[in-house]
Amino acid sequence: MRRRDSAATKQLLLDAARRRFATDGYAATFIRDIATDAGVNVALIARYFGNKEGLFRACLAGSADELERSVAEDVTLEQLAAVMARHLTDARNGQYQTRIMMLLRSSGDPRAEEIRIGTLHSFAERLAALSGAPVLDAQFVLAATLGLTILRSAGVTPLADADQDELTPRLQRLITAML
Amino acid sequence: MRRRDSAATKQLLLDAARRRFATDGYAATFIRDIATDAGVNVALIARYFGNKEGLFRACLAGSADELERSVAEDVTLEQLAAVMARHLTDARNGQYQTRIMMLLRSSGDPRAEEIRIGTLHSFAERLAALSGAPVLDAQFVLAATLGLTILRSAGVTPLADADQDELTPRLQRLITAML
DNA sequence: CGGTTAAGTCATCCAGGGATTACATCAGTT
DNA sequence: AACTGATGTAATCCCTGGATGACTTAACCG
Repeated sequence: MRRRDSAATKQLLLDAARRRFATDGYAATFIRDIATDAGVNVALIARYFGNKEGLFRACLAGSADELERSVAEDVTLEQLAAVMARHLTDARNGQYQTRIMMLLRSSGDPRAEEIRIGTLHSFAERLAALSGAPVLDAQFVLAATLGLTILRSAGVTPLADADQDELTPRLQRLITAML
Repeated sequence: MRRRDSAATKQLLLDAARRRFATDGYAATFIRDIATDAGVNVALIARYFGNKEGLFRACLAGSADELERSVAEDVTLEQLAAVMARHLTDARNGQYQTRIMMLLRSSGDPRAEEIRIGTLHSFAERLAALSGAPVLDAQFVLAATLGLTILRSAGVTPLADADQDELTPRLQRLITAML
């Protein structure tokens, strides 16, 4: 039997689930696969998260928190392009891309939907506050970020192969124009 | 029994399917719902499109064609912002938004994936050709478009409520900065 | 140690939904 | 009118995958 450590097990499940949900979407990911990825028994999903939906919500909430924190570490408008480029290209298993993709995945559950939309909102507001620009303008920058993440994760070249040095100046141009 | 007109029936199925696929994604849409929406018997999906996957491919291919044509009608770089804003706000049942969302939906089928990626590529290349800018730059504009469509279809305000007059100048700024 | 509880496992159930098939009906042909 | 092929309908199959609950084992504590 497995070594017993509920906290670690939960984390394994969350990590595996996020990867699956982010890449395949809610309906197309199966809890058995998540459990297998995590090296854990399926029934533990029920124990720790109630059901598939609960696991999804937990993943989403975690992703939302983490992303919000990543902008909360007071970034200046000048650094913004570089920070965004770093997150887009972040190599460590694409943590940020996974988190962002989670924000774009819907499970149909209203509670999860609230988190999604709320987080997207709050992001744009943060950008707006940072720059003094209207929220609508900030949402253009947010839109671009989401689109870039999607295109990269879809493997659309040359974007998918672009590194930080190529992305930063372009993001800079975008931000300067919009904010 | 229904009036017999295979072409019309196919079209009804395609329209209904595209709406469902675009809003719910591949795995979360059920062919029974599509058939009900179309006012058609489920088994006709098998008859006309082989299976669910075939129906999806047909929807995707149609959407891709239509979108490519919509840019092929030689738009000038000056008109681009206005055209994009028109498509984003297009009222007639959100045809364009539906088409664009189809491009972002994956069924897991490699053949469909090829169409998706190919279309995304070709779009960026067209933009690049139109402006003389590098493809990478054009992909930023494409990314923004995709992101805007997603945020609007998710109902993220104020973007979701913005009209053509608000979108056009902002798109203009974006395009000028990137292309 | 033995008991208690939390952590993990196993077997099974059951609904949902994609696919298939046999059948019915219509339209055009001779 | 009977024949034929295309179109539409109804019923059913059957597998997948989420959920459940009884059981087993590990850890901790007196």
